[in-house]
Amino acid sequence: MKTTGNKKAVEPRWVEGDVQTFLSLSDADMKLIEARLAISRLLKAARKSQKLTQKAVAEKLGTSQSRVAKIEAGDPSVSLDLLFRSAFSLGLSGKELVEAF
Amino acid sequence: MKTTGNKKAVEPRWVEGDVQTFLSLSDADMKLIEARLAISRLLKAARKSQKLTQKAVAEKLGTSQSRVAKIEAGDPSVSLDLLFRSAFSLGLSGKELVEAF
DNA sequence: GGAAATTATGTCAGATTTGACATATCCTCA
DNA sequence: TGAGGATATGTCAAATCTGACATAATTTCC
Repeated sequence: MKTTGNKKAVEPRWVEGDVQTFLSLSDADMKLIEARLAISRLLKAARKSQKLTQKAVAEKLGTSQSRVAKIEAGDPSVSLDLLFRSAFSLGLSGKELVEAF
Repeated sequence: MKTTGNKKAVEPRWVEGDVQTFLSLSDADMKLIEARLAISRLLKAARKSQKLTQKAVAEKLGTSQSRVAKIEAGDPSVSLDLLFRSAFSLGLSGKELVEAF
């Protein structure tokens, strides 16, 4: 896929990092965003594997179904703190969370 | 260590979990608090091993020296988000962090 | 199909976290 | 001993995050 006969590679219409640049995010910021998304995916998977509804998780966690939905959606209004509390209240261990990084 | 001749074990003057109970913290809350402390220790160690001052770290991180002090002190006014951003900006990986749990 | 359950989205007031600043305390090295 | 750098503590207004609620969209069964 890489080596067609072309001398010059096609101009990329945009390059990786554009969003980061556009929003002027540091590498640390980017990593944090990725971590959040990874964790939210982990949480959704964990909930499903335990056959719980978002409502049930919300109760464990002391919050509302809608917030759990936002947690799983990677909504920016959800902090890492809340993500980790969710993870712990779902019984995830540090080891399992490492997967997200 | 378990089986001395005593019929009855000494009354513990307080049992583990008292603080938790007193403040009515969930297990998830406790784990989060422990995680925070673990990370703050890690951060302090990382900074020192890189021979940086709090001021220098503050600049990397886009904040003030005083907040870095609070980060390292495990001050409750510091969120997990900030702890992770600090860690990343010091070059620590997510894995290293989560393994500290 | 359609009712019921589940999940998603939007909004908001109150709570928490933020960087910044002032200032206090602790080091350390001459 | 003390001057200067490093670290700690307190405070505040602005920014962000929170749970709760309403309601929309989607999925699941019959």
